[in-house]
Amino acid sequence: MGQGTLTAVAEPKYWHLRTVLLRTMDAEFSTGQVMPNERELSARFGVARATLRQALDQLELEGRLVRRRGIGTLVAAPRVGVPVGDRESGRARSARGQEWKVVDCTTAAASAALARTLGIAEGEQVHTVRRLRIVQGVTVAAESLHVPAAGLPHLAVVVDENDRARGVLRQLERLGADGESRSVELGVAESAEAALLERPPGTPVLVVTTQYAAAGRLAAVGVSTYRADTCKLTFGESGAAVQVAATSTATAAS
Amino acid sequence: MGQGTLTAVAEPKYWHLRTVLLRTMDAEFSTGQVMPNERELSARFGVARATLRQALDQLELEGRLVRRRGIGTLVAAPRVGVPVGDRESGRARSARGQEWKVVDCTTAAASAALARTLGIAEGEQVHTVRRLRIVQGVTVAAESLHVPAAGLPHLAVVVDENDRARGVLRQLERLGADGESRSVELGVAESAEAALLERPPGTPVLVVTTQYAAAGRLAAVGVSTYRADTCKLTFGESGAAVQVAATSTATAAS
DNA sequence: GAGTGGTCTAGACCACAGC
DNA sequence: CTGTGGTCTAGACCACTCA
Repeated sequence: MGQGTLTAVAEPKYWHLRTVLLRTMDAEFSTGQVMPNERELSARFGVARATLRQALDQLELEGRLVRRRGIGTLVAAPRVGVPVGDRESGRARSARGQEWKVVDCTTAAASAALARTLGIAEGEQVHTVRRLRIVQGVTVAAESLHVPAAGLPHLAVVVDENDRARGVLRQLERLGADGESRSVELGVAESAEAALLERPPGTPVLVVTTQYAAAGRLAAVGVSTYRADTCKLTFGESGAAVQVAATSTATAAS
Repeated sequence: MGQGTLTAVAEPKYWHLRTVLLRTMDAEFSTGQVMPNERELSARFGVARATLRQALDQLELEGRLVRRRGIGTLVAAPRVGVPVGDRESGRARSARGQEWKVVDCTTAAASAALARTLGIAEGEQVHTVRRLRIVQGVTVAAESLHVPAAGLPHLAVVVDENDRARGVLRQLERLGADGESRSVELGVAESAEAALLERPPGTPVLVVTTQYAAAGRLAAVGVSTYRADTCKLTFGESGAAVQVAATSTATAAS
C-alpha cells in the first residue's frame, strides 16, 4: 500500500480515510485478501485506532469489508444477488444452490405486535414457521412465517412439528403470487435472528415483510431478515430481464 | 426516565443499553420528543459517552432516533411507506403528497462502471437525469436515470436542459412496466447524493437499481438512493393488497 | 453566550483464532 | 503463547442552533 499522509481537508478524517482506503483496496487488493491490521493502518495514516475503525465501519456497511475477530480484515466478495418474491418455479431455483431449511414450527398466542400486523385479536393462536435461506452454502436470511391457526383447522391436531411446518408451507404456496405485497426496510438483527444468521447482535439486515392475501383478506405474514452485508435483493421477472454483468453497485451513479 | 443501573450481563454494554433505551422510549416518550442529552444519559447509566453513542447509533440505524446537532436527540416518527416500481397510474399517486423534482440533466461520456451496467462501450454518450423524490414535503430519495444517447437520436439536438430531461422521462414511460427488474441493497450516501438528501456523507441508504428493458435489450438504468432512516420501500400491487395497520416493523417477528 | 451532537485522541482490557 | 478485531474509558475540541 502507498504512503499515508492525509492532505488537510474540510470533511471528517474518517470519511476521507474511507475514500483513501477504498481507492487502495480497488487498486492493490483482491477479494478475500487480508489487509494490514488496524494498529498498523492507524499508525500508517497517522490517526487514532478509533478513527480508523470508524472508516472501516463505513466500508463494512457497504459490504466492501469483512472483519473477523482473531483473523483480520478481509476484502469482501461482491454481494450475492438473491431473488425475492418470484414464484418458486419448482426445481428451477433449487438447482441454483438455493435452499430453505426449516428450523422449527411453534404454535402460540399472538403477541400484541404480531396480532396487529396480522389483523387479528391479541392472544389468538398463530402457527409460526422459522426457516433459513441458504444460498451457495451461506446462510443469507432468517424468515418467520406467521399464519393464524383459525385458517388451518386441520393442522390443530397435527402433533409432529415437521408435519405442521409442511402444512403451513403448503398453505402459503396454495395462496398464489397474486395476493402478495412486500416491503423492505433497514433493521438490525436482534439476538434470536442474529444467532440464526451466525452474526453478532446489531448486525444490519434488510427486513422484507410479505403480506399474503387471499380473497381480499390478509391470510399470513412473513418477515425475512437478510444479511445486508452480503445480500442484494432482486425483484421482478428475473427470467425475462436482461442479464448484464450486474456486479457494480451504486458506483455507477456518481 | 427510570433509574439506570445496568445489571451485569454477558452481552456488550452498548447492546444492553440499546435495549433499555428502547424500552424506555416506548414507555415514556412519544414521537418528536427530545430525550435527555448524551452527557446526562451516559452519566445516568454509568457509562462513557462513547459507549452511550454506540447504543444511539444502533437505534438511529433502526430509524427510532433522529439526532440533530445543536438541538438534541429526538424520538423518530415511524418510517414512511414509499411505493417503488408500481406503474405511475397518472395522478393517483401524485395526489398522495408525492412528487418528483428534476435537478439537472447532463449528457456525457459513460464511465467504465456506468458503461458496464448499461452494457455499452466506455465513452459512449449517455443522458443522465437526476431528480429528487419528495413525499409529504420530505426529500426521501435521489435518483439518477441513465439512457444511452444512441437510443434517442432526436434528443441530441435539444439544447435546453429541461426539454432534454422531459424527453428522457417520456422515453422511460414509453418502455412500460413489463421490462423492469429491480434490486435493493444497502449503501452509504456519497458526497453528491448526501448533499441532495440534505444528510451528511456516510448516511445509510437503500440503493434501488432498476433495469429498463425493451425488446430483450437493456434500454436504461436507474439508480435511486432512499434514506434508510425514514423510508420503508413497498412493492407490488399496492391497490389490491390488504391495508392493515402496517406500522410495526421486525418486532412482530421475535 | 450556553448547550447540543460530531469528531478525535491515547490508552486499556477482553474474546477469539491459530500456532 | 502471539496476534487479531471488539469493547470501553476519560477527556478534549469542533460545528452547529438558539436565545
